[in-house]
Amino acid sequence: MTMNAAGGRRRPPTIHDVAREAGVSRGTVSRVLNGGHYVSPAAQEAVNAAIRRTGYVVNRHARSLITGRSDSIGFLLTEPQERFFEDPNFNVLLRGCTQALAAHDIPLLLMLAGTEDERRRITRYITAGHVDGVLLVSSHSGDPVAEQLRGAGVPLVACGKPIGLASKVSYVAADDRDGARDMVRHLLSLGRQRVGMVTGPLDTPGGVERLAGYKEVLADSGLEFDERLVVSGDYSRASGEAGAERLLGQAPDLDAVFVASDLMAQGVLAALQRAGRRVPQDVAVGGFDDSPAALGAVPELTTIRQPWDRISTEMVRVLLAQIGGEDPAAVILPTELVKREST
Amino acid sequence: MTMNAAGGRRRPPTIHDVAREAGVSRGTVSRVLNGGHYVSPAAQEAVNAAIRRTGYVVNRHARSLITGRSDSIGFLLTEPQERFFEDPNFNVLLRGCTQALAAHDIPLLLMLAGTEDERRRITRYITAGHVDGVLLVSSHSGDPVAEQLRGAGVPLVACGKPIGLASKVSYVAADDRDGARDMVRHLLSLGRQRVGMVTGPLDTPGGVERLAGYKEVLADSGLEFDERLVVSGDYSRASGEAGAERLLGQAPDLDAVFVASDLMAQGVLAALQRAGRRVPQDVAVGGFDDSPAALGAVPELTTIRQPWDRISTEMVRVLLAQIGGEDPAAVILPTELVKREST
DNA sequence: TTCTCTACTGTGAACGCTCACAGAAGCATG
DNA sequence: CATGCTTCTGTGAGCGTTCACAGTAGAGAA
Repeated sequence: MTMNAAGGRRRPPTIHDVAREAGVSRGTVSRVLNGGHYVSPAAQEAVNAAIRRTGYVVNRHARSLITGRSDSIGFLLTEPQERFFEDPNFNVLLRGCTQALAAHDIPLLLMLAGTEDERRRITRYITAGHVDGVLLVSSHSGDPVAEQLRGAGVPLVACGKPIGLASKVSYVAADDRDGARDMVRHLLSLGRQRVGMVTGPLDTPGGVERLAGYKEVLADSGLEFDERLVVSGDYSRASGEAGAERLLGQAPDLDAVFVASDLMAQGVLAALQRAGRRVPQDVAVGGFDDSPAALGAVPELTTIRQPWDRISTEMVRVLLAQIGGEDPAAVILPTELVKREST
Repeated sequence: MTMNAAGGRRRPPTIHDVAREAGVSRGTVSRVLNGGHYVSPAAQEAVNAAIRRTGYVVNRHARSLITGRSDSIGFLLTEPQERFFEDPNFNVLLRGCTQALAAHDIPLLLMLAGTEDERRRITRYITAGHVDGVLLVSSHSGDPVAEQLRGAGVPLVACGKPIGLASKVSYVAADDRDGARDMVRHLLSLGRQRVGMVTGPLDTPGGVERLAGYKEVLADSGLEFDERLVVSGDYSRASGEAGAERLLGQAPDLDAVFVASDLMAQGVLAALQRAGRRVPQDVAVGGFDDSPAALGAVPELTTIRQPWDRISTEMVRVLLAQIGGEDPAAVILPTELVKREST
């Protein structure tokens, strides 16, 4: 490390300087920088030493100019901002993705499309080729953005299965149906007879699948499906609270509730408590996600863990593969039942 | 808009194509692109039409290569990941900053430095000149990152006053002390006599200032400062809960609590409720931040609003000014008392 | 007329990198 | 010895911009 890093804002060393310092040509330095194939060990060594001595860092713009890649990817969230503010799942995912990308030395551009205007602006930005690919988080199906980007040939990986899309879109998702089954089986195993459910929005795959899992287990257990036991929410805490109130009105005899997200489950807990029902003694409550919200709840929520770390690393892996020319792929990851105080 | 945008992945039009299409030179197109000074109205028009017809978008890498600017900025969060997961304030700020930057067509790179390793990696990335400036969020003082970046000459704006820094660092902050004063005055105006406080960490400016405001108002009102009425937390919900428990033990006669953050206030509410104290009848609770957590609380929190929109737009404004060569600046914004159910 | 000044325009030269190609060296094979 | 193959290296070109500079044209002043 020489002075120029700490000192004033001198012109940073270029590949040229490194080449001169190492006594080789630009080409050789470039080869070392890009994997080191077809480079003799001696040259390899000399270049690395020169890089260390000069404090050289590659100029990404010059590289991008010629490769045509930007070596950066976008994290696109097309949800209303209230959801982004409320749901810590986004933060977990965001953190996971930045970390996974950091391992490849790829920066993450945050793109929040809360309004129609922003959506347009961002779509233009992406299709202009300013990012190599996009990690998409958008729970609702029929989201035009995925279709649009796919149509423009932009590599894309969605978090959760995007439904109703013409073109093939990669996605990584937890096994929603299986997770739901686990939770409902767990509630039944506690001896509960009247298990209610607050579903997610039914135009999202998560909403549909988790409800399907609930129904399956009821059927398998020989229990009649009672539609008074099912209400639907929109993943927000407030909708969980409202849902629980409706549920208590329609089916006051319920002794358990499976809630399709931890955030809604927080709302359910609040409503139950206000109605004088003790959790878990009177009513057992199971959530879904294992988001930070599950631990923040009182009592702590029993929930279905979505493997967020693996989801984010897989999203990044699939996206990079696709940028590398591979075909779109779907990855389904297993969930896990986490027992806590609420059941 | 011609076919090439919708169709396959053709080579995108360059400034050259636009120039030919408009019947002018590259230089003229470039001038139009960069503000349009010294360009005749006719040429201006022709170029704009050509841009529209060809669907041209500037190649940012080519531009950056020559200007030396990256035209992107980093949003750096040096907090442990638990805090990022728990506190929606970060999301609000993040959203505000992306929006403010979008107005300048500048992308935001998200940098989460939870660990020491990441911190090093990110610092290297930034000092390598890959971003033009940094929006820093780091509550704790003595954070070495600010000093390091400042030393490397990187334009920097902190959210909240960074204390104990040798070099001058720009910052934007709410008027913590004044906000605290407002809240305590409000509590006293309700007739409360024994007002407790859960402070933030006392090595953060927010922690110190809000406590100072509390003390000031007590003194002004002729009330004795009672150290049993004050405990400190770390802004987390759990620390609020623990703080309230300690407070109830030390000073069971308290009839109000001023809590230095909404998240901690949520914890305080939970602890009070468990102890059988009604809010606001028995104990009034005031928060700070007006984060989304304030509305999620039961009962809804009376709090001091930090003007997050203005904070983020000011941070961006000050940062861009600094990139443009201006000196570091400090901006203090007024807070506002928001009355809700908890007082 | 001639000169100067202003408003505008075109042109070459970078910026720092990668890529394709050409060539050199070493070694085995015919 | 020539030939081919593999491994390694250097070189020129070019990626798409902006910038500095050298113009040109027209208006006004001397």
